[in-house]
Amino acid sequence: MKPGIKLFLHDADVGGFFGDGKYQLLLAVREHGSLQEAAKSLGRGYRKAWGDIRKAEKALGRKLVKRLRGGRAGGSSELTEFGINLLDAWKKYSVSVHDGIDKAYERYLRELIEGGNDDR
Amino acid sequence: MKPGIKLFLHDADVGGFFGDGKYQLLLAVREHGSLQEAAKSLGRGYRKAWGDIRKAEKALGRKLVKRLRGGRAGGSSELTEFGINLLDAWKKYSVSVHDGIDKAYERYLRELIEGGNDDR
DNA sequence: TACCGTTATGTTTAAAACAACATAACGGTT
DNA sequence: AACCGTTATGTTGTTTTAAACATAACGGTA
Repeated sequence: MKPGIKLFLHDADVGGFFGDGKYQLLLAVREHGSLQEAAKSLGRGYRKAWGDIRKAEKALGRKLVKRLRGGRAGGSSELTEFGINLLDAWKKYSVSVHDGIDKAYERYLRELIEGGNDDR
Repeated sequence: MKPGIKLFLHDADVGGFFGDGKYQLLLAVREHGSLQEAAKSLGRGYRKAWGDIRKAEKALGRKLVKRLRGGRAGGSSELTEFGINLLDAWKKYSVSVHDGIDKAYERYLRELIEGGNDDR
């Protein structure tokens, strides 16, 4: 029994478009230098990963990844400056929020949910 | 462009089982005295509402609603003491968390996302 | 110029979440 | 005992979401 949470950036038109999933994906892109490899390393399909990033970029109005195709290696992907900054900011944001969640759970819910045994 | 969030109680087996949706539903039950009316007032189907509450009760191991059937009115539903307490606690929890979310967004994301215009 | 691995998309299938329909059980009231 | 409106479930259909499949475009390199 734990407090769960889904954090994401949200837009009225497109709905949620950036959350922990995309964060992990961008991390993997930064590490592997290609979207193909990044998706594979996370056990996701390339098609979905590509679409997700595209959607996020569209909603943000800015590029997250510089993508090149062709060349010896076939192509590559690397984060834009904005992508890198977003990664860093999201991490701080996420940690801060999760910390707040845990404290609030402790303060308002834990005793009632885990402690009490009325209406059993 | 806004920070979105989905808050819920989570169990490894059953997944998320209590969130804002169920909170609203319990509020409506308290107000109307019947699950049928509660569901209708929220524009949801009775079937789903009933299943949701059942699922939450199972995961929590405690009853949220006292349900009676038969009788002149056909039956009725009212919150248990635990249900009432959960309603109250969840509200405080939710407010606290949302407040934290907004502050964290302001601190870590707002400027980057709404202000910056690089990689446009 | 042929090759290779990656990006870029459309399409098709499968799975999961949700809504809709249908019916039985119940039990005070009349 | 018949009635009524609500609880209690099973079942079926629909919509949404994610996975899988298939293929073209690209462009350095050999």
